[in-house]
Amino acid sequence: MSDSASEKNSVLMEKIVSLCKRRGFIFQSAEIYGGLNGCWDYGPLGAELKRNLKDYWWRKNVQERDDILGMDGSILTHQDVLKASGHVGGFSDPMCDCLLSNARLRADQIEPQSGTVYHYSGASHAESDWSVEREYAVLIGEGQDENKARKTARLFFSKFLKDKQISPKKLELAGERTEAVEDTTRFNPANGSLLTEPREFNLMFKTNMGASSDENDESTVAYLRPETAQTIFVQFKNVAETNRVKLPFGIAQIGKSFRNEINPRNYTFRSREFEQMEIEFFCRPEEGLALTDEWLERRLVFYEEIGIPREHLHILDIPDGERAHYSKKTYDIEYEFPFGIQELEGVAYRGDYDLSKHIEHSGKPLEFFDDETKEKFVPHVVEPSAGCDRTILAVICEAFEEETVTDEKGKEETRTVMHFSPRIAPVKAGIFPLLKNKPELVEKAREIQAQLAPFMNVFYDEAGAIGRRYRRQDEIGTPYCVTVDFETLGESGDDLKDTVTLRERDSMKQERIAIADLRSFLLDKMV
RNA sequence: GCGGGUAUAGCUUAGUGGUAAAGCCCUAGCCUUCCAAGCUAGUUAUGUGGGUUCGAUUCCCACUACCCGCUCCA
Repeated sequence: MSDSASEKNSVLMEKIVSLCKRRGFIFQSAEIYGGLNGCWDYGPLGAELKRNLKDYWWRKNVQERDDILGMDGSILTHQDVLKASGHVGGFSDPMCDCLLSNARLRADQIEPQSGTVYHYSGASHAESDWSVEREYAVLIGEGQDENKARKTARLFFSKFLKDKQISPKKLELAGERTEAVEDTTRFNPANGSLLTEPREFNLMFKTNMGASSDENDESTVAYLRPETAQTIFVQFKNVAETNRVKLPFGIAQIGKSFRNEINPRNYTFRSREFEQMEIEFFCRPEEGLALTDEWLERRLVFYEEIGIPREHLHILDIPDGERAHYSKKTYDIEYEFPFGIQELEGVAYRGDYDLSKHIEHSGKPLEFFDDETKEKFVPHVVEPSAGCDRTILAVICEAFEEETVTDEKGKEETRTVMHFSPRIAPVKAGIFPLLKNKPELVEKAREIQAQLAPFMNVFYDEAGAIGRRYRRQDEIGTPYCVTVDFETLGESGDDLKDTVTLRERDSMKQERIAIADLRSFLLDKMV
């Protein structure tokens, strides 16, 4: 991406963020107290939008299918569940920082090195009467010049100089001693500098349960779930046994998960609290790979249905070696955000890894008995796991447009439009009387509002000129506006009596429609 | 976590070591027969905490948050 394109995209992102705040889609969490890093709140319109997305996903994946069942698991999670899944031991990265360059490295990914370690206890500068005492060390590989160690050490100690004019070369090193080491991972392979002690960053939020809980009592430890998936695996047996299921079948869940991200970024994209929409689709081992491809295709259709065209999505077929060790196939579905191409959803074939782990740790039989073949086995699972908040952000980015329109007088102006699909638009229709000081118009408009309100979210507005009201709805992505005018009242004859102006958002075209047909017309657009 | 930047009203921006300005938005009223019209009135801001100072929104320090680049993303 060129600098100018990158700048343009960050301006675009700022406009989107600003609109989201101005119109009440998304607010910063605890804003009046300075904000909470990596947390966001949905305002009135954002809450509607998100609810519509979740409802549509649930309807398509649970209610319209007879082979997927829903559930809603607890967020607080038994520590043994996450020990079994590997999250307690493995859901953390030991990190260390280079003392010289401040580069951050994964401690477990450093190649072991051998050579001579040059230790130092400090440095001084005689002319300015300056000195520092601090342990430091540099690793010199075999055959390398030992003066490189001194040069690196001077560079390190020079970071503590107040007077930046003093050259590192003028520093006097103290306490040099050497030591031969083998296979150490304590030094930065790039420059030989000593690293900080590895620190664990477990990405899970840990808490203690019970009224008399004691922080140090290991038995009271519980976690906020880092993914919704584990609650599904843990309830696999209960769901399967209470529902007369046949393979393949799925269990779906929408819910909050929590990860203590080191570095939340990009608006709501990487948040510490986020919502997932996940399906664990259980199948016979031989069906797994084909079902993974099927799910990928089905999920792409879903994104198209909520207004994200396929050409703005990227499918990443995660190659061997980069997938989780238990996965035989993983696709990432990515979207072209203004800040870069980023993942919305992963479709992963996880084999029998999760159920097997829970069988092993709980000692409970979670095998599936197939009545037809009389076989007993651990089902394999395909997991389409979508980020709800990420999808909302993608939908918002995709919908946003600043359109240049020319009015009758030839004057150009900017129309801000959110092109939300009617399926997920927060407001389905604006209901307006043409003029607010004509009681007959107001009364009729209120009647229409009352007729539609039980079926969909509509918004009544009588303030300001009609054009302004249309534009206000454009900006929040309302697909249709209904205007009660004098024809509605029968002033232009009986033909137009009880019809209204229906104005479509994207084309700004107007047509007349009978009040009696409004409800079915609008509902049809939302299926 | 590192480096750089930013923080004034709901939004976008002025400005100042001594009463903080404007446009848009919003609210109320008047007016208005289809795409942000007009008139009148009105609400709302210097992120938080310290320091320097008679006095700080302005200068300094710390913190918090956001943005950009690294890093990370099981």
